[in-house]
Amino acid sequence: MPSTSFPVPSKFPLGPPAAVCGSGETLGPAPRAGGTMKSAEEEHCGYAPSSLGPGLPLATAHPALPAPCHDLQTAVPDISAVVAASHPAAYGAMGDGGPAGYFLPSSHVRPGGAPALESPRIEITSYLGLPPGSGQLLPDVEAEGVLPGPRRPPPTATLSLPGLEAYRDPAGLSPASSLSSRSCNSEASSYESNYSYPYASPQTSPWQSPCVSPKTTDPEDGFPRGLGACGLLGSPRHSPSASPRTSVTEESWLGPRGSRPSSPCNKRKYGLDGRQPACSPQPSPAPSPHGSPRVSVTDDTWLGDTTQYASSAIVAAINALSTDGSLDLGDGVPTKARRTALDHAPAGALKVEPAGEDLGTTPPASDAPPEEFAAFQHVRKGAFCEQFLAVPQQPYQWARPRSPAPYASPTLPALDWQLPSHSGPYELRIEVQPKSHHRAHYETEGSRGAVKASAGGHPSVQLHGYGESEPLTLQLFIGTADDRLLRPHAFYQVHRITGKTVSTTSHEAILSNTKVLEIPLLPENNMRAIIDCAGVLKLRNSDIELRKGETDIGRKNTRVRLVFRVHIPQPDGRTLSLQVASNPIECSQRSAQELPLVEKQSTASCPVVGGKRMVLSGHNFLQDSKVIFVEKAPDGHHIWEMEAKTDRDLCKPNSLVVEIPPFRNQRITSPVQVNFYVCNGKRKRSQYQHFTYLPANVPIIKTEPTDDYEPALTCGPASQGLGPLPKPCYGQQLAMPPDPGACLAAGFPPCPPRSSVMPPPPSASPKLHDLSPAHYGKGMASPGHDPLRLQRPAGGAFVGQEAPRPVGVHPGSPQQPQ
DNA sequence: GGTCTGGAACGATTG
DNA sequence: TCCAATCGTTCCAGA
Repeated sequence: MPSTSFPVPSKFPLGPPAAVCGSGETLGPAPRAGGTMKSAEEEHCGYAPSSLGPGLPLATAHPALPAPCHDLQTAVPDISAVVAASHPAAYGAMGDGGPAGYFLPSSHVRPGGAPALESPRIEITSYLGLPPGSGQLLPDVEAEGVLPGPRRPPPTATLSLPGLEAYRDPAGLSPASSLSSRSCNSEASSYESNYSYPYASPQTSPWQSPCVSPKTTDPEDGFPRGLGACGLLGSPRHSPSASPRTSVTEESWLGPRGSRPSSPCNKRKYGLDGRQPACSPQPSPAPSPHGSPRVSVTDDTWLGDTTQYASSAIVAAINALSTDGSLDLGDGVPTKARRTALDHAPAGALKVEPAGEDLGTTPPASDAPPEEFAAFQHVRKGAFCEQFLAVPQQPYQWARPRSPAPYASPTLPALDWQLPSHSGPYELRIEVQPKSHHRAHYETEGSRGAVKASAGGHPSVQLHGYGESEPLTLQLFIGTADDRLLRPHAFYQVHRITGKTVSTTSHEAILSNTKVLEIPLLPENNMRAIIDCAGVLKLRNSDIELRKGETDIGRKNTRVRLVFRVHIPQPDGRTLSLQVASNPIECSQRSAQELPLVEKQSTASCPVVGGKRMVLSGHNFLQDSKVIFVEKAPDGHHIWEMEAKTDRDLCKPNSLVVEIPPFRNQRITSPVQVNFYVCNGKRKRSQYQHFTYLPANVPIIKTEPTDDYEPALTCGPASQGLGPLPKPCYGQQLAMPPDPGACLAAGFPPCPPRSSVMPPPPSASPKLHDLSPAHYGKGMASPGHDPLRLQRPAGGAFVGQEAPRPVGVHPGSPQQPQ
């Protein structure tokens, strides 16, 4: 398709040629993952620190191991410090006072020649030690061969695995699909998951306390949530050597699939909270409705155990390693999945894509911070053993010219990195938000068209503040819309729409198993793009849940966000990456028709006395709809619930008028954040909405809640992702302040969202707490600097990547409050 | 004829 | 174990 030929900035700074992790050492006959892996895994599970000594040089551990992985998983405090000191400019975060935002280094060389970070992860990445003879590497190598010299990573560095570009995991047939195993990978499956854990201080940061914490010898302790509780030990996966595929393969993979796919091979028990009973360390008194197992992790998070995260990540990586990357795509692949995989160009065919597009194909320089993270992500996603089955990708489109896609650089931030929407003069803004509902289509269905805007037409995105003549590329992918940090959605992929009605050129790419639409941002169009070429594809839950390392469950996990990114080359050679996410979009036919949805609320705060009227705008409101105000304890338990009076006479399908109930405590001295949701009946509840009760003696100057208590409100349009008014509790989005000055951690995890789920103590200011100078170090301490710059914890770790996730996670899912 | 849509059937899961 | 509610996925039909 011609779509692939849109202008691409020739000068786009890709950063240095993807350097091979480990100082360019060839992957060569790296230690066979198999044996090593198992060992590592066992050690990990057993928390045997011996082999994971922080002092083990990455390169030494495994030549092919991307240093990045270490950084990410670095749980060792001192390592964090090293990172900070070693990559001052890498993220444009420190000292240069340059524009804030996520900057890619122009060079991967560490100032001062600081050695690559060392970390236990080495074991994990050793996965790169794919079978020396594995043909999996060939595709990439070949592809790399055609890459432009400068950007062409050393062949040895290119590690492409079959299906890497695919969405599905052919190898994911592991019983891993079982809850237990999945849980184990929960965090691991997505390192970002690690961020979803609340942490009170750098000291408690999971990253600083390597899950690998030798001190934690008890699996239960180490993996309270997923690993231990979920039966890591009992999971087939626990023993890499044991082929987990057996059951899966026979049952659902190889077995003929009926027209109606059965659920994951292993009957998964979903709780209302989407949690697996067996895996739940401790039944939460307050059922958490989220449909994501990862959420369950948060439950533990509440418990304050953070060491598990890093460990989980490692475990995940190990799991990834345990996955036989050499698996034949056609083996053990669900009928449907296999079909799609085979129908389309094999991995090799996709290699025509710039190597950079696949963060995992090209091991980044061991000393490049950004890449390290990317690499880590890669690991976490199981990129090294890509077990994703190919999804219809219109292989023919991949034949696009091998233009130097600027964003293709593996040094670009991973898709699950949290980036700011604006920095310095630049601001990426969603001018027109997509409709709150968009029925996604299955592979078995025809396209259901492009996502549309509420008022008709299509969403549009514009990059403000860019005055260069070079066009840029806007990336679009489907992200999550739950309380956790934004990341690519496991069950949805963006679908490129073509046809007469589509005016916007686009082209597909795969980044870390996530399909990304690349759309040109042209100066002649004021750097504005009409997104009329993006549809949403729903992947079968059974397929994705079987994916190795996948911890999320698809059931009731039907909300997504359109995530846009743009990478702006800077004069100094670095790249500024901005990201903005749309409002949540409900993609389920049923949910869209039945679940009440609150899009706007006329007010977000009110004195404790209540009595004030609030108008809710949204969908599916009924006369019988109830509006329940809830105050949650830090552990997620509801400590107060009150049904608000609704004016049935004024109730309309799209609007609801309620009278704010008085707060339980009329003597509060500081704002208290609570939540409310609309309930149409059992299991038919809207997302939690933020609401703040103000002390009775506090005059209401404005309806917007204070910055400290109403992140959702503080995040104005600029923050994108949240409507003009309080939106549901979307952790990550909430973490992005609309104004640089509002939150130094703009765009980065450091700004833990005050999720309704985890309401801060009434007297405490979550924001202040989390953004304390000590916590975010320079970023916070340098008022004169651009607050948007990537911040790092005091320890020097890159907050954006290493900081634990904001608290977005909680026992209760926004989807199904209680 | 192909794409887009809305609706609903069917089977699995959940409580 | 049974049953109803719920949900995911597929299929159908009309625009």
